[in-house]
Amino acid sequence: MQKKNHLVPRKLPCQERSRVTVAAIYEAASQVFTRNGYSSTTTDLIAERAGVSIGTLYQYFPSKDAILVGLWENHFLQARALVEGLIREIEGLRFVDREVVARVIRRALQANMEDRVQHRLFVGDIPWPQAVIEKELELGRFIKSRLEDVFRRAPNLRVRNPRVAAHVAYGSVYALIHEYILYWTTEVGMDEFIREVTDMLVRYVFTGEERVVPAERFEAEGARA
Amino acid sequence: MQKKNHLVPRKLPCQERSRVTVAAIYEAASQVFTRNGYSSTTTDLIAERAGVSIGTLYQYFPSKDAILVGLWENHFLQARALVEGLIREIEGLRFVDREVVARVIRRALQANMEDRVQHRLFVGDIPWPQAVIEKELELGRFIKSRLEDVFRRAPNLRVRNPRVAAHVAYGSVYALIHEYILYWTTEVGMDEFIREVTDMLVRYVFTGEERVVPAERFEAEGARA
Amino acid sequence: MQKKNHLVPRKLPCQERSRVTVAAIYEAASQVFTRNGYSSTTTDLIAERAGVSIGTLYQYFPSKDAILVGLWENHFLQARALVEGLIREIEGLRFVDREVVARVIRRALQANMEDRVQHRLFVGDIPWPQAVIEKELELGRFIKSRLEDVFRRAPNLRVRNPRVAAHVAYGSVYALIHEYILYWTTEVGMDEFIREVTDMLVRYVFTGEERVVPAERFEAEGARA
Amino acid sequence: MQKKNHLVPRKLPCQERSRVTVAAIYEAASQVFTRNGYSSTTTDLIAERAGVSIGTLYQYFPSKDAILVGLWENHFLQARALVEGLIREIEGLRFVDREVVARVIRRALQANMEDRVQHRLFVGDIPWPQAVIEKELELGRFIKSRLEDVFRRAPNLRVRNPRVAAHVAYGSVYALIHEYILYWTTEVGMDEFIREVTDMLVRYVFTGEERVVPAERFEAEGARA
DNA sequence: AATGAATGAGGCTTCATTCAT
DNA sequence: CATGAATGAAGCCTCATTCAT
Repeated sequence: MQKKNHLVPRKLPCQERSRVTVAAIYEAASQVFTRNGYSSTTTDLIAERAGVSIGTLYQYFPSKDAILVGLWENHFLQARALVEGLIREIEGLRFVDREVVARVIRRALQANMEDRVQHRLFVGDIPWPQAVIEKELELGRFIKSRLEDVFRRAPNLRVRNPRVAAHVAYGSVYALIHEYILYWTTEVGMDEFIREVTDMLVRYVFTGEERVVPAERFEAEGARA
Repeated sequence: MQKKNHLVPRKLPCQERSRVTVAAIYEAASQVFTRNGYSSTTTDLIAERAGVSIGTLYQYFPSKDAILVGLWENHFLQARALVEGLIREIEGLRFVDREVVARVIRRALQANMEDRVQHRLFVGDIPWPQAVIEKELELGRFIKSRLEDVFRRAPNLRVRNPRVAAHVAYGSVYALIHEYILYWTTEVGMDEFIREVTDMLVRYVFTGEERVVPAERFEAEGARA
Repeated sequence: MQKKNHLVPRKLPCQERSRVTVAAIYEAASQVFTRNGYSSTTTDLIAERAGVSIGTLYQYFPSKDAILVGLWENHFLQARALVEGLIREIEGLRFVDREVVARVIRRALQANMEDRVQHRLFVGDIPWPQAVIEKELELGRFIKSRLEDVFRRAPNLRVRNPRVAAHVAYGSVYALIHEYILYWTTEVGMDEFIREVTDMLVRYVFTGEERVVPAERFEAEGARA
Repeated sequence: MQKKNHLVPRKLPCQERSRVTVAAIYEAASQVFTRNGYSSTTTDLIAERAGVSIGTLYQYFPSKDAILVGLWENHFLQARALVEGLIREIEGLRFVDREVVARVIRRALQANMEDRVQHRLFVGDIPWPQAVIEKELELGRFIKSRLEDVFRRAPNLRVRNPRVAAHVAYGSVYALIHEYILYWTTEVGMDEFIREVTDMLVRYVFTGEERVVPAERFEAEGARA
């Protein structure tokens, strides 16, 4: 077993100096985790890269896992913020067309490239703490359920089964973005990539008009008509 | 580095008894690797699960890595056989239509479900031996280049850039199949899943007619018309 | 083969505490190596004898071999210092007579008794790192070539072949000293031992006068005569 | 602890075939022991070299040590036979002079070269079974006591202390022979080597006449004189 | 707070030996 | 008798973590 609180950062850095230290540790950790994988990374190496002693590292993090969890927490917060921002934005629109889809994909891609550190990390054989897995799955479920809503309520889509389509749409885009960042960056231009993914997605879900009207607005406008 | 022959099986089992032993080790290894991930799996655990002593395990495998490589070799051979079979089959057809695509996806899905053991395994942060990485990438490249050929030569497709489209098409289907096997099996029926993926792919690459005529035949038939 | 730096001490102790630790490890190692031989000595045993944990041992030495090499390095340095001291001393003399020979043997004996630890150690079937072997041979060659010089240039010696005689003289004295220290200490008094070895050596190389005049001085004095 | 009879060959080979097998094992063992040292030699390797299975090896030898002991036993028997032969021969002589000494040294050298295999083996860090050590020491003591006798009873020698002189004489010759065989063979011719060693020994123990008359004869002849 | 020396459980691997065939 | 598969104790070494300074 593990002691309690083995996964949350040990103390909040309240002085300026400490905050710098913690940041350095996170930075170092994400570098070496990314380069070597989680299990091949030693805490000594992280400390060294961060320019602090191993003792100092353990003042802020109660375990190696805690560093990973902290890193992941950041990732999760950012990801959720992004998703929520995008959703809010879309809901403000009159309709969703090709351009909107392309924009969303571009935003997701950019966000993921910014902390490209996370990619190798949140994939793989690390025996994650269950709590982390739960949250990760929850994020996915959240996004997929929002997608499903859209698919279900927009009348001019041609998906057969909104739930499955949400899985498929989210799953492919998610995977393609990661693949792109990890392996294709040098071979394929970003604009080209986005255009193709957009093509795929749009052709998959849109009817010929290539435009989606969300349910509420559809009803509102339909009533008017 | 490592002594030579640290990755190839140490001795070929020549008695019947030992062939059983080796099989048991592979079976046990794929189970525990799958469940715990590579680095959290100990050789002791593999041996125990296989019902043999640790010494016996090391009579056939010179290292923990070698077991993984052996497992991977199987996977690679099967995967390549599958791909080559499918390609040969397709090349024998007069044209590729929705049904053909669906059939191919189903075959790939089934093949991957049969050794579902491989999934968690061949993804992740394991520091793979370089040779293995190369072969894995090669397999991917092989498949993608075949796809690209199809995209490039079939005139009635609407992909903008055959190379990118090959990446995108292969990448999504590959990822979706793995996601499905790992996470969605209980939620989503197989037929439904295949139908959706087929929809996505067909709408992505086909023109309205939803049928692809390979270049050679197209020319041949086109000439007749 | 082996990773680089598998033979050199891993980190230099920079606190006082750790210098003590390293010394304790060396001391313990030389005791148990001496008592049990190299291959029968476990690193656990060394650590226990040194009163430190196995982890501590490996903070300073990257491998079992490295401990041995470190021990040997000390031995080598001391031995060379001794030899060079003796040579310098002899070269300052007007001539070499029985007393000088006896004194040299006594000094060599004493030096070897001080770190008697080394005796069992630097004999035997340990598969030494090649570098170590080279240096050990080099030390021997160095001493023998100095001896050969003396034999060759001193005119009033009666050795037939200076090179062979150097081998023989050095070889016997070296072996006798080790034998004495290892096995005869309790049976044979030190003075008696030295007297006999001196007898042997002197009678072997000196003419009746039992005195050797080095070439330069001989010529110088001979010229005067 | 060890089971009883862990050191003696398990069964006497009574059939012709078995005798061949045992001989092959001894031959293989002495080769690999010599090349790699005792502790780096595995029983598997011995068996392989001998062309038999490991199971067969253990039918004739109850342990790895037992092989070594068996090998050593041969060595011991040969050595003692040699010594006794030489002694008997010397005792038949009227006196011992330079030629006799040279002849003895040559015989010892040749005998040791014949099974040069033994050299690396019977030196070193092997944790020998106590019984073996005892017998080895006994052989040395036996030879030395015979030498001491000679030194004590021959009146025309000039050794100060016969016991110490026996140690010194035997110790140097023994060591020189081994050194020669192991390291000097290519550099120094055998005849030259023998001449020098003889020089050393003769000058050490003989008076000017370079001839020793054994006590009995001395008395006998002295009485006559 | 920071440092880095110390800890020790536990992982991978070897190899002498046994035993079923 | 021969074979070689199986055994498991024990060795070397790593690395997450603690603690004295």
